[in-house]
Amino acid sequence: MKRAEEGQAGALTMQKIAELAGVSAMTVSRALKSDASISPETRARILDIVSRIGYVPDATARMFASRRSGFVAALVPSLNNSNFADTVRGMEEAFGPAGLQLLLGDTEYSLSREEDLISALLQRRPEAIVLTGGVHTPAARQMLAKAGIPIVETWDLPKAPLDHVVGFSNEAAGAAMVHYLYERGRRNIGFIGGATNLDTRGSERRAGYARAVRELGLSRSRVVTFGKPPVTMSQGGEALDLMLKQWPEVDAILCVSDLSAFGVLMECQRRGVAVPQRLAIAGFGDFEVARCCHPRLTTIAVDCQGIGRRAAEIVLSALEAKKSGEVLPPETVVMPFEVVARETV
Amino acid sequence: MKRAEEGQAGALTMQKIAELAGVSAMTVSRALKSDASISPETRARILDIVSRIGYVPDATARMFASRRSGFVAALVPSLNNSNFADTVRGMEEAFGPAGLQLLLGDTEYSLSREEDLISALLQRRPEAIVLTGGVHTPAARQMLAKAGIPIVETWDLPKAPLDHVVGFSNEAAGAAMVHYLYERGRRNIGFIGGATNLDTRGSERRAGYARAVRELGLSRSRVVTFGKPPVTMSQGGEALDLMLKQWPEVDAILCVSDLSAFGVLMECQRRGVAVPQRLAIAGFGDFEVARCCHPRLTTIAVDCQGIGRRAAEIVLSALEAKKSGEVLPPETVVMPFEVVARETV
DNA sequence: CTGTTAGCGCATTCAC
DNA sequence: GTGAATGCGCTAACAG
Repeated sequence: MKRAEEGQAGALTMQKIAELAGVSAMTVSRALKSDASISPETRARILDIVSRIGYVPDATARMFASRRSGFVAALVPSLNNSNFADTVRGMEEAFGPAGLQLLLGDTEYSLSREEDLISALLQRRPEAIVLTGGVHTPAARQMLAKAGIPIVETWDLPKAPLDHVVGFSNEAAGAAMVHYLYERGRRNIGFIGGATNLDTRGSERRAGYARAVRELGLSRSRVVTFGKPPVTMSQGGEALDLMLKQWPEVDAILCVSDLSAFGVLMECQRRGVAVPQRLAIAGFGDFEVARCCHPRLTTIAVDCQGIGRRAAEIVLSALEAKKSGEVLPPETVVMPFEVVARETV
Repeated sequence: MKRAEEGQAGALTMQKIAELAGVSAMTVSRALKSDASISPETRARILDIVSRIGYVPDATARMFASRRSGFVAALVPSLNNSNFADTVRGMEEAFGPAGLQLLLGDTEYSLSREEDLISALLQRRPEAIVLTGGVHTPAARQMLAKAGIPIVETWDLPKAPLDHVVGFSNEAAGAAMVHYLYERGRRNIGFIGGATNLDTRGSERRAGYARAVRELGLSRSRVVTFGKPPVTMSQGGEALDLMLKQWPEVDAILCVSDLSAFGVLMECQRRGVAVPQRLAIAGFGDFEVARCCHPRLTTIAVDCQGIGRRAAEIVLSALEAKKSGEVLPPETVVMPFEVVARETV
């Protein structure tokens, strides 16, 4: 009850506030909850003391006592990517008002790092977890299954979802862009992507490219793989060099991302390759650079923030269901994507 | 119908593991700590059980009992910004191995939102807090002072630092670029920045511009403020329009960020304004787009990741000092910046 | 090396 | 509307 502490914030507890206010600690606890039954006068008096002496309640103790962490874990391949950053923002906007704190992890496009992060984050007892993509290590899948919390996989449509899904078919998106290029008269279509399969969404876009090329009866597929994700602008430029050396006849290039597409475009300008006359370029993601560059980049737009928002909404309703002992049946939300016709095709 | 009781990792406690292993809970606790004194055989036996039944220790309980949260809070103006994302990565690389989890907050360039976030994050009892910039609300300063934890302000050199600082003078950087433009023969130099003072680092760059223009005896300053931060590429293009209308004689433009500089560059290409012959363009931040665009953008480079790494190192040594009851004296690390001469000047 | 005791600061549950 | 008792899962401190 008495402690030999100095005036640090850490030394302040509800008990001290209670003593100052002449009430019990329980009453202070109620004063700090918005929906507790307490007389307005008592609450006002307590809140006044709290703000005057700068008491900050201890969330660690709260979550320990209430067995609710108030955390949601979210894993993204890269924080430094406009698309995923938008998805994170979408989640934050939905979780913040609900009093949930996002615990962010950056997998750096590595499944083993994802596994490590899942293991570390699960120790924080998140109430739900949001993942990017539908491919995970067996160990990760097992941990997630044992965790017994709502899971949302995003940015993809996994064949065997762990639980909920908010995504779209990257394969279909890749194919759609090839069809668009074909409609615009292109017949020698190439693809530029990463050199590894770490970016599973990128690999699916490439698979969609390959399928569409087959379906359309185009003579051959021209794939340049270059650089390890996250793909950079400069890598696009270098990949263009390889592409033109190997398949000089190429008249359209589909890139795994707007970033590499932009790199291709800039390299074309340096070399004097006319875009789109001699070479059409298409990207993916509708990054700001795609809307702003000259000529403007044809690309595929996805509602990144919407993915985050929908994922958060599913988490919130799953958590709501859990309160009454129910389990929300796995839900899959298919987000639309759209070919955005601009000037590079 | 699966009910809450199964599949719950939370149902497992150290006590259960202890019973299975025929030891006390304390011994299990020691087996899970790397530096505890415990016989190798006992540890091996316990770890085997732990991994077989998939027990995940409860970090919430651990931090509650040990009075160490394992959290470091970090606030950035925007996650969707390569520069700050790099700083975050620098911190993560240093904190991860030290067993510290980063709690990220996005202030969206708003001081009041920063205040809210500080208040929310302080509830999690972070062991230290890393801020961006040196301007904070009075309430925020008070909370931080009361928190009694190491504080690092980054990306700036505050006049009245709260504690530690890892930054550079944005004012000097702005001035340095004006001097560079002057050396290259430009005399009608303009500045494009945000319309608000929310981006305090941007405001300082503008102040540096104004000072340099005065020092060099240039006739007038030409400042276009446009858009609210985070500044976008497109805003750069729109600002160029305003600039050329108001001061058609302008022969060089310094932009608050590479992003707006890129927007200016692209707009020049659309209008047929020759860069750098008719108009020189300089940015700030050395974003990837600056290195990759055509012509390549002259800019100011800062070691963003290094800022994060140094901030983390200071936090780690402050925490180390705290163990022995000491307080690390406030330290200010001045990071270098560099004018990167490229093709737009 | 291992066990025992005693909480950490709060919320839950029940009294009143 | 308010208070008292109780314990969440773990670790610090000490004992053996």
